[in-house]
Amino acid sequence: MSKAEKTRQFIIEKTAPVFNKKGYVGTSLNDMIEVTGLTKGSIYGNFENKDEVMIAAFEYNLKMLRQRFNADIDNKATYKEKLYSYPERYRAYFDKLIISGGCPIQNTAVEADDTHPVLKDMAMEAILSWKNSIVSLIEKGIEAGEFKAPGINPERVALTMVATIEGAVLITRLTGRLDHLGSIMDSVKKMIDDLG
Amino acid sequence: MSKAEKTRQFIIEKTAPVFNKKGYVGTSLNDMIEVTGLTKGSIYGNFENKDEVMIAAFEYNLKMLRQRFNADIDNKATYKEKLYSYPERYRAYFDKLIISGGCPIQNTAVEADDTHPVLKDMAMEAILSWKNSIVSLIEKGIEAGEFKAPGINPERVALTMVATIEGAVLITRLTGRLDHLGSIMDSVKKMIDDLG
DNA sequence: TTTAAAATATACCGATTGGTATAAAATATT
DNA sequence: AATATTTTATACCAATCGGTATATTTTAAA
Repeated sequence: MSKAEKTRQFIIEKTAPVFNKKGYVGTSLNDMIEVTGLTKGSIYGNFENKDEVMIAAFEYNLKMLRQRFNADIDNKATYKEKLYSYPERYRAYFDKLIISGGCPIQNTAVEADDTHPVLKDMAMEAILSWKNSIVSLIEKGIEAGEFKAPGINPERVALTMVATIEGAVLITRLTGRLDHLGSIMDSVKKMIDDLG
Repeated sequence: MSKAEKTRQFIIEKTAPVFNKKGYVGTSLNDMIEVTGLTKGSIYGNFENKDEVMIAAFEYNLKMLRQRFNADIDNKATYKEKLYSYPERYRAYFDKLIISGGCPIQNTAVEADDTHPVLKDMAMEAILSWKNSIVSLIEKGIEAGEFKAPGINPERVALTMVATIEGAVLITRLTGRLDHLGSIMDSVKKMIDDLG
């Protein structure tokens, strides 16, 4: 890894939480200078413009989030346990999620929605791929004979799980009430239990 | 209503959707001038600063949203039907919700979260009051003998409903898939049905 | 160790930001 | 209709915005 590549990575890692907290327009070049300790020239030597940094930062935030969950899911034996990972891990890692500014998909979605088509597409792809991975876990669970409830609609369950979890992040960050997160995660668990 | 009061109201109504779409930092004074057709002096003659306009705009957006749902709920006879209003109305009014920039609580929550404590508090109060109104409908439904399922936890159900609906708005705005909204609203309906 | 190249710092750019002072116009009061 | 008051328009302000050109330093190659 060359010096430039290291610096590039350094900039991404340092600015990623700032972008996640303050948003794209809310994060200024001065914020980026402050948090990296670098200068304008150093940043623009490694990135074309602010847009490029923020896109890289979003991808980084996403990668971190996925790693956290996938690592846990891979360690589980049954598909039910794999699905449980979401309500369980959200409970356990919520502190860290708060520190880093919340769910990057949600933050990006809300901001980019009416303003930044490229970023919006990235957020869309992220949330759909998350949904699809849940669909896949449910389908495999059905095949494996784990989920036996009649008339399971994997698409609908997956969408509802994702929606509920995103809503839970919103409510919990807003109210600071971890017990609310717990309540909603209990409901998500019940959705999984209802699969049979 | 004096001229100034009319102008004040006019400014709020015109800027409210812009604030909801572009966010607080994303909406500039020029945006406000453009959308109202007024001048800087006219705006600052009626408001102390940008902050005051945006807070008034948030309150206006919230009032509009509440009116829409409360009008429908009041027309329903049973508590079950009243609760149904949410999944049904979200389906019906989603076009308008998109045009006006999405759910103001969600937008405000995500942006103000780490940046604007006053606004954050307002969003928090809004979402908790929504939750509480659902709790109240469930409790009254139990008293009235409508909901008979054993061990109903009104708080948990209300929180989950709110979370799921907010998540649904997020997903639907991001993907543009109205069928996804429909799927998730079916799940919300099922939550209500599960009350017995 | 000298040289070529890459990476970083500094100084500057025009445009836009939110906000203010003041002048002009419109409204309300008498 | 004349006057007092409120409301609106214009011109300006310093500060900050994202971005660039260039000089300097640091790294890599010969």
